[in-house]
Amino acid sequence: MELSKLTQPELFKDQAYREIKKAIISFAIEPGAMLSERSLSDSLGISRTPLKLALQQLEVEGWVTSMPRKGIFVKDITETDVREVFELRRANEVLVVELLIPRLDDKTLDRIEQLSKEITNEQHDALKVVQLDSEFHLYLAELSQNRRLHQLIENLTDHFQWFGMAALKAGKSLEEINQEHGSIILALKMRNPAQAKKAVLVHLDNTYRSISKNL
Amino acid sequence: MELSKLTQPELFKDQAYREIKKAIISFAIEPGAMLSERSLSDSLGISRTPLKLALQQLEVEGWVTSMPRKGIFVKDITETDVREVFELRRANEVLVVELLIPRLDDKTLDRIEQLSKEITNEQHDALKVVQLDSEFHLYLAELSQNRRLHQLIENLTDHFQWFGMAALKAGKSLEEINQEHGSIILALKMRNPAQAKKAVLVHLDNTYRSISKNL
DNA sequence: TACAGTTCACTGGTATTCCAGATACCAGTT
DNA sequence: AACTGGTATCTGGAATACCAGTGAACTGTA
Repeated sequence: MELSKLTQPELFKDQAYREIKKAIISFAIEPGAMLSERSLSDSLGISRTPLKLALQQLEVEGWVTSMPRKGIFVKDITETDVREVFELRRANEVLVVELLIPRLDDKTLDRIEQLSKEITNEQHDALKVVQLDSEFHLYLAELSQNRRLHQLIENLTDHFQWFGMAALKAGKSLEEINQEHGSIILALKMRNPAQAKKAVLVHLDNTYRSISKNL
Repeated sequence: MELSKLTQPELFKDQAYREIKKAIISFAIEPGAMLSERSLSDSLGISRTPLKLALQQLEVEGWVTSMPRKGIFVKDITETDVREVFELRRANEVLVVELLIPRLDDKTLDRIEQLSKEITNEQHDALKVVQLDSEFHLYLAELSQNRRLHQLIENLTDHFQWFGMAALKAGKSLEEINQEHGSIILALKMRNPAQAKKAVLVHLDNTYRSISKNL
């Protein structure tokens, strides 16, 4: 049996999706910028067909808007967007910890704590902290055993990461978030749903305040 | 100024998206069925290019799964799917009423009540009731002033409608939901968030029980 | 009969081509 | 100077052509 039969090569549309999204989040492409299908397909070295599929997904997920026969534009970051994503994250991260706690064992708890410590170590690099914070929340979402919820949280944290980058670019730095992760972990250890929810909300509210203050 | 400049014709990909989704929800295409791009594009009278975009969106939204070079398959309805969608709906419909109540005026309240009454009138037609129930919840979501939440709720209610159809096909009828809508409306009238949340949860839990019992 | 190998029709993935809407520019007119 | 109409050149939308992976059906053999 050949290895090539098992390891499917990544589709062009998926490569393009990842690369473009990365470019948007990292501000390599700026909000409001126009994306020309032809020049994009040239620079990615693929044809327009798989590129269109990537752009379609990015549009459904809220990264770009398509204006037929006019162009495809990276979304602007508006106050409304930040609020909407924040409201959704609030509700759904609470759901994550609700679903999470009954299924929590000591081993995964250790892993959670480890992730949190990695963030503490990187405390001087704001960009890195933002990325690791996303990973932290994404890992919790994984543990919820709800694929759709996981996918939703991924989209929301990616957007938050984007907003956070914008805030960083605006010059100011985000507040520390480590002790907030600490209180989430503490509540998880005690298997206390109410306390865990509250800790998550405090954390998200502070992140929201920090981001919207700096925009 | 020409009229044709104002009224943009609907894109083929959007037409295809709507039609295919409708066919899936109505069980014109059965769960697990394979969708061939070529025969689908033939029967829709369009080429594969816009069809692929429609299928891409349907995949992102969880209606079909694509297996490269093997085929595109309508998702099966599994217990896990029903649970996942239900968990998400619970959390996010609660969010809807939270956001809704502060913005509620008497006029929209009347409209809500009217929608509920329409359902009462159709009580004998289970299929119609399921559809109108979706509209009811979708209208509430609209009032949340959160586009992303609205879009999410639309996807979730559409899935629930699909699951409900499956339950109806399984022979049994859904329980009555009118008095449950009534208690939601009552709580909205009193501008009582806690009571409204509770009423929404009771309603969703009953719907979930009714669906999963009949599958 | 059972099985290994081949063939072939079918799949989606990708590239290419053609088309029409949108827009900026420019020349001619008033 | 301001407007009008034409045109060149962008844009994405859509159709088509071509390719490679897949798997079932067929076939010749042990």
